[in-house]
Amino acid sequence: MGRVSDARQRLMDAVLKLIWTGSYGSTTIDSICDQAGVRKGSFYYFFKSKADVAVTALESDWQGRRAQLDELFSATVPPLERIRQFCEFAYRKQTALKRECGCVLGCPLYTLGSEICTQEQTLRAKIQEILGYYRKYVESAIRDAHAEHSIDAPDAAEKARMIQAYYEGLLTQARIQNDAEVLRELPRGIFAMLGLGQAEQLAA
Amino acid sequence: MGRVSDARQRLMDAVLKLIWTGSYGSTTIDSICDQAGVRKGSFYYFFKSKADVAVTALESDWQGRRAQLDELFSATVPPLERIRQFCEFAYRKQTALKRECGCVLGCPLYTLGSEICTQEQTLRAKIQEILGYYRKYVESAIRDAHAEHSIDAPDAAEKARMIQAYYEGLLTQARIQNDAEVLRELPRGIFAMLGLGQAEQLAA
DNA sequence: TATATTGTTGACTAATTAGTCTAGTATTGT
DNA sequence: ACAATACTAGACTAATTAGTCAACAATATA
Repeated sequence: MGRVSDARQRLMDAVLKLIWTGSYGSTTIDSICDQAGVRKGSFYYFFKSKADVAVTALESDWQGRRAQLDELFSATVPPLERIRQFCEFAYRKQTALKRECGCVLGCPLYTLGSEICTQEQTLRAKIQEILGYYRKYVESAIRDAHAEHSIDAPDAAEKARMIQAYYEGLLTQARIQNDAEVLRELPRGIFAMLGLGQAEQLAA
Repeated sequence: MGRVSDARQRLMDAVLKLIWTGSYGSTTIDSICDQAGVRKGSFYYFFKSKADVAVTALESDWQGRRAQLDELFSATVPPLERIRQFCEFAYRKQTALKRECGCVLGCPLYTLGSEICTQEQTLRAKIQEILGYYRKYVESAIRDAHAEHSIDAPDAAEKARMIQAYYEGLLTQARIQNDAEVLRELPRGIFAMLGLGQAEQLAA
């Protein structure tokens, strides 16, 4: 019973957009309200702080992406192909962003995590949690690739950490340079880390 | 002639420290002044804004590090050994930071660049410039390694970009997790990207 | 339809922030 | 010594910010 509204969702969308296109520090509660078309009183009706809305929005956003990632990393897809498609997906996404809003924005989790990690512990914990989920997809793909002898990678967890670091580093590079073309080398770099040379990459 | 003071330098030290231990957004001009023990009037005597002091400080800090990097990447050191020492250096530095101030702080250029790149163009340009210098050291080491047939890397520039992305990504990971041990895998990851397997890495 | 409940509004306070300005102090070269 | 210069102090304004509150509006359900 009672009134219904999507203001809560609009505030969550707004905070993620502002953080991503700008930064956590440059995102004020007033700017979140403006972006969402919601008054401040309503903001504090739903959330108790900027950190609160950010954590909630990250979690909600992550839940909304799971299905897509489950599909991308489906066990029915050959393991190395999963990774290739993921690279392709990242490239397309950043290219689209550049076209639509003029900026390559990189990975919001990494950008935000790096900005606030010494100051906002609950946010940091949520970001680490979600980054961990992403890593799991890669780790399992590597394990499968190793099992079918496409690569030699007995320690899938370590390889997954390496690949994530490279992936996130390159996305950040793309953001700083505002250039999505940087991401073209993503599959080559990843497959090099997996011990596949140029020739083997072409064969795959 | 006239009065002399090191307030300008203290302000530059302060802004870098605050940005590194916190973030650009959380660093206010008042906090810079407090940290430096300088009044606001003096701040505006030397600098015209936060972005101004940050750019100046980055440039000055970079100049102060050149000699050290020239030594680390000296042509008299075997090329792959240069890279190994650089990894070692990064690990030591972050470990020391963790011990001294409780936090793994990662790379200030990447953290800051990622935070402000959509908002502060002069800062972004300076950061990109300095990141480019770092990349040159790696690129030249790779070229030398290729020349002496330690590795097969005809495109040294691309390999250097890959390595930098991985390096910076891993440092950011270490910052977010507040754990320097993450950096232990740095040499392994880099040498994997250079096409050296486990066995060849041990041999080198 | 009554009403409990959910959500909205905007004015309000208090704190923080960037940036200015004037009057001053210390020091160096002459 | 004495000026010209380099730097400092700190009070001030105006804008922005986070956060509160009480009165109000819409609606689902009994």
